[in-house]
Amino acid sequence: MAAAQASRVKTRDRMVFSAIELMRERGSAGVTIDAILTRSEAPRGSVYYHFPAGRNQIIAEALEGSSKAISALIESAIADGPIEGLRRIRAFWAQILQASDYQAGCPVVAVIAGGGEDEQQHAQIVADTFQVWQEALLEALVAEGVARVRAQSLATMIISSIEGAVIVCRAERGLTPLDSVIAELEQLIAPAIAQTN
Amino acid sequence: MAAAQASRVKTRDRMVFSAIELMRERGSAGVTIDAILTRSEAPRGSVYYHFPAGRNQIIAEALEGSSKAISALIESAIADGPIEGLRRIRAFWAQILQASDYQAGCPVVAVIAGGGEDEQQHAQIVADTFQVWQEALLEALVAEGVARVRAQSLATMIISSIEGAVIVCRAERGLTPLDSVIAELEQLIAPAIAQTN
DNA sequence: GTCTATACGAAGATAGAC
DNA sequence: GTCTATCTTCGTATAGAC
Repeated sequence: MAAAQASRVKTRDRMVFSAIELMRERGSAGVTIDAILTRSEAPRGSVYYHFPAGRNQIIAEALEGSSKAISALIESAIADGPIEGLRRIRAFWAQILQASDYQAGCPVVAVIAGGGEDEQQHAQIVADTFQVWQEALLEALVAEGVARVRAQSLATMIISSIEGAVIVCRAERGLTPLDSVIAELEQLIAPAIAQTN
Repeated sequence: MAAAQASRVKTRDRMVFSAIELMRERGSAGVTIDAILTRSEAPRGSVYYHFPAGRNQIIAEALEGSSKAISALIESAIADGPIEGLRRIRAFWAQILQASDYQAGCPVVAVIAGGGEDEQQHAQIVADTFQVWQEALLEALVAEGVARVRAQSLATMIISSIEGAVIVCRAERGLTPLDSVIAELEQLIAPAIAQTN
């Protein structure tokens, strides 16, 4: 993990990146300043220099960063249609789960489920993020001829089931739940597309 | 919330119950002894009297308690078949989400997503819990004539998508995601049953 | 069964030197 | 840009009285 961060990367960026990793692994409550410093090998003095608003600012930037990164992944994944997109999204999560030995999940989910102060503080970012993801999937489905109302419902199903599967995968320490969900999603989406073509 | 706990209920039980509520709302990291005492209106001196192993023991009991409670709900809900079961499960989550103003989620998910110490310590309980839930759904589907392999996959899909939907509902502060997921699940399950009857 | 006092460590944040 | 105190608050846990 830490090795993935070349030392030439700026301290500030390394800190945000570490915060994202910690969020995935320990939930937002586990993102302490000390942990960020240890992992990013950043100097203590950098904290309030780079992030005047302290921990809260780091959490916000980590959340926004991962939100955008995953949005980009989804956009890119569905470029060749929703079914192909599912496979690419599966590969993305499978990689994260395996590489972390099933310790890491979705940072956005971590903020909601982690609850507490952080959830309140950053509720808007989280809400917007899910909206963006669903919107992207919705358009991909509409492009395949699925009626807008159904596409909306399907997009929600895709996001919810995959996020849920990532959690169950962590618990069971295996990829089977994710694979089952992807397979079932294909069962659901294929006829919805075929119906209209 | 606190009003739901009649004062005649034993201190020990009130404490565990409060721990479950806190887990739902703030994640496992948010379940501090102080918070439990405040919410349960239990005396400080009761902590290590009732729970010699301290916080860790309270977390474990809260987790086991909610695990069993939700297992019981699932068992009861699917008694009249999986489709009717889905509606009952929907009602259960809708109630929790609305009553808490979308602050509360699934305590079991909270432990995984919350990560950190608690996740490691109680990983086994969490893993077993999902197994039990899936097993119950699996049998309900098999009883309707669904092939075992498919039923397994469907059961995983049901658990994952509902757990995911609860998270998205919290983020969006509305029940729409849950309703969409239930509707899509019916689309998925109905043909699987019909196919074999 | 319950209360007070206290020890101890972790975490966020600020001030001032280099 | 970074470092070293230092302050404060909070959280867990223990000891001993009632």
